[in-house]
Amino acid sequence: MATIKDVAKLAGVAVSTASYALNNSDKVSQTTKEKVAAAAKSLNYRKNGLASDLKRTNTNTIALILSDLSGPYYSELIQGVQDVTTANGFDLIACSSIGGADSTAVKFLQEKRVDGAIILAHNISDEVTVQSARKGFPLVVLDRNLDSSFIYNIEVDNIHGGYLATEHLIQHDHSEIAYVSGPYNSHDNQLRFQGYLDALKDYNIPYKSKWKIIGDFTRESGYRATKMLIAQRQLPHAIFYANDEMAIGGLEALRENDISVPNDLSVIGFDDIQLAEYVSPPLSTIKQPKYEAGSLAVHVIFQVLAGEKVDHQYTLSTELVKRQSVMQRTIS
Amino acid sequence: MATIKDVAKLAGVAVSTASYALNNSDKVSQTTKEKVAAAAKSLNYRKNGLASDLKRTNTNTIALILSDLSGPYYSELIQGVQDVTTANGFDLIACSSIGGADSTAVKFLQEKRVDGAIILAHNISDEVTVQSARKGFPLVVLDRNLDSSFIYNIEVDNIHGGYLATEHLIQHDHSEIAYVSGPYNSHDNQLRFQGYLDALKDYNIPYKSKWKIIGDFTRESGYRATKMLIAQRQLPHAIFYANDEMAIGGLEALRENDISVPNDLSVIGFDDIQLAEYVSPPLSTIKQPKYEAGSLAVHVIFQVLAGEKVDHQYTLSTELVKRQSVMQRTIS
DNA sequence: ATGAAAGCGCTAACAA
DNA sequence: TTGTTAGCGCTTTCAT
Repeated sequence: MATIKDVAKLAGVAVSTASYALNNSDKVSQTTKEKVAAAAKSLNYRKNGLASDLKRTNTNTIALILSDLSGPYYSELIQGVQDVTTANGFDLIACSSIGGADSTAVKFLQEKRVDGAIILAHNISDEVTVQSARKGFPLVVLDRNLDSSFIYNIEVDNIHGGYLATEHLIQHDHSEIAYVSGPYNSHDNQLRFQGYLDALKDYNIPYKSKWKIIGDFTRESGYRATKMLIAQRQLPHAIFYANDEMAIGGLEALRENDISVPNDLSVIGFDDIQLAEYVSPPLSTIKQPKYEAGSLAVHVIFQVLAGEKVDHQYTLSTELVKRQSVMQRTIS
Repeated sequence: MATIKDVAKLAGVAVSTASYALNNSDKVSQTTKEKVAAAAKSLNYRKNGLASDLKRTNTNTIALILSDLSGPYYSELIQGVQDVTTANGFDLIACSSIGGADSTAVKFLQEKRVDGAIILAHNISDEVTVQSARKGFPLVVLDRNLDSSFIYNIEVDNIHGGYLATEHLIQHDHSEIAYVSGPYNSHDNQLRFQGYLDALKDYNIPYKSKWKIIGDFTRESGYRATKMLIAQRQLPHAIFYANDEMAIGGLEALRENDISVPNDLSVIGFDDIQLAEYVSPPLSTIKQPKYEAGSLAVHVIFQVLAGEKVDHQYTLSTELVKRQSVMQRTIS
């Protein structure tokens, strides 16, 4: 593989001249540039990006860490990240955190391969996250709340969202409201549950632990949780699923048991994933400002990189999306 | 930022020893390892991955080039890629090709930042692709067919898929079958169209150019193309959309015009994206073996990297998925 | 078991 | 405008 040295030799110039020429510096004459370009071409020269990044000590790229590259990721969020990144002339790479400690994600987090990173991956531990952030390497986390010098938190107002969802159900005269929870270690889930509790309290509805079923944010777990609920002697008036995926699984379970949504039972989800409007019935849910979250994340990174002082905490608001899975309860 | 030199100095050993210790080589005594580890920890040392990759002249990572990170990418395909990559102890990064010649993708393709790449991005030109592939840097393309020493082609049998879709429609007594095409420069689209033509011919149905409408694989374009079709004086019996996204856009246009699918008109798509089974009516379509395509792609790369001689051409078969958007035509 | 030193491919300060 | 050279941070050969 040809190096810049070979190119310089063939062109009959010094390496530095070749470097300048290749980088189109104006220190070098047009004719030399052409000579170098010709030599590079004939050798099929490709610069080694690692070497130049090493020399320059920065990479101009930021990483987006996802727990699963193939996952149902919020495409709007990625869009936001991507737009701002490219607008700033930076590169963006996405890497997966599956594999835990020796995942690609951790490698990128710890080995100075990028200038900053955005984390949306529950399977990266808080510990790894905290110890990866360092001066000159800002980290934005979108799925947790960490207090550390080089970590910036962007959250969606999950409490308010949970409140909104629950209140919406209550306003349709539902009082026995089940909560199908995400995994215990999910920060988002805890906050959504908190919102649920708050709404119940504000409307003087007692919380009953029998209405709390644990899921893990997967469709399958929503299905199972719902089956469990059905197996109990009494059905709730409505179910609030901590995310849409679980709600979709739940819808399937309800259908299998001939429980009509929203006639027999109302359902609400959280996230407003793309599928939500296509399931039957179209799912009412809580929408998050995903594009904004993504673009804000990168924005924060650039500010930090530019040496500006920025807040460590941001909260974006949620919004109720009314579709057809919630209906007024007819007292029978 | 602490370097290995600092660590060595603090630990009171030579750089080489520090390196060995950090890499857990057995050339170094346990006590030294501990000393070094302690020094590294106290300095919050992070190795510079670029430097070690540079030295080693390989990166152990492969890139997946997508035209849009946020796109509705075949998650199964990515899954296949990911599984095989991690199983081989390599890292996988995804990068976007938006931005054309100075996109992240091109940077990774040309600057030896990865050991191999898989391309599924129509906006990377054939030219860039061909000139990026080189000895020691195999490229697998999933969306075109290129004849070059270091390029490997994996294709789905689009012709057969197009044939299957069209034949399915014909077998339900549809003879006026519209084809909503993808963009002209799409290789996949051309082949699907070829299959359409072949089926028409085999069943002695004349091809009418008025039934060919151009789209660009987006939902929006499917919507527009369908509106155009509706605006023509006569409706076809069925529409074959070159991909599911366009079919979904089409379904919306038909619904708005009170044209019932499949009663008034049958619809079939191509891809079998996740949404397909959720739209109304559930979309009949052609399924591609995406996971297999992804895993095969990486597999080929590893074989080439290992110096084995491998085929340059692979074709995977497609399959008809019958759902509810195609119905027997009642001759009126 | 440990250290000295060369060098991966590039950039940039400095000299000419 | 061009050339010489140091060095980015690391790995690894060779000597000790």
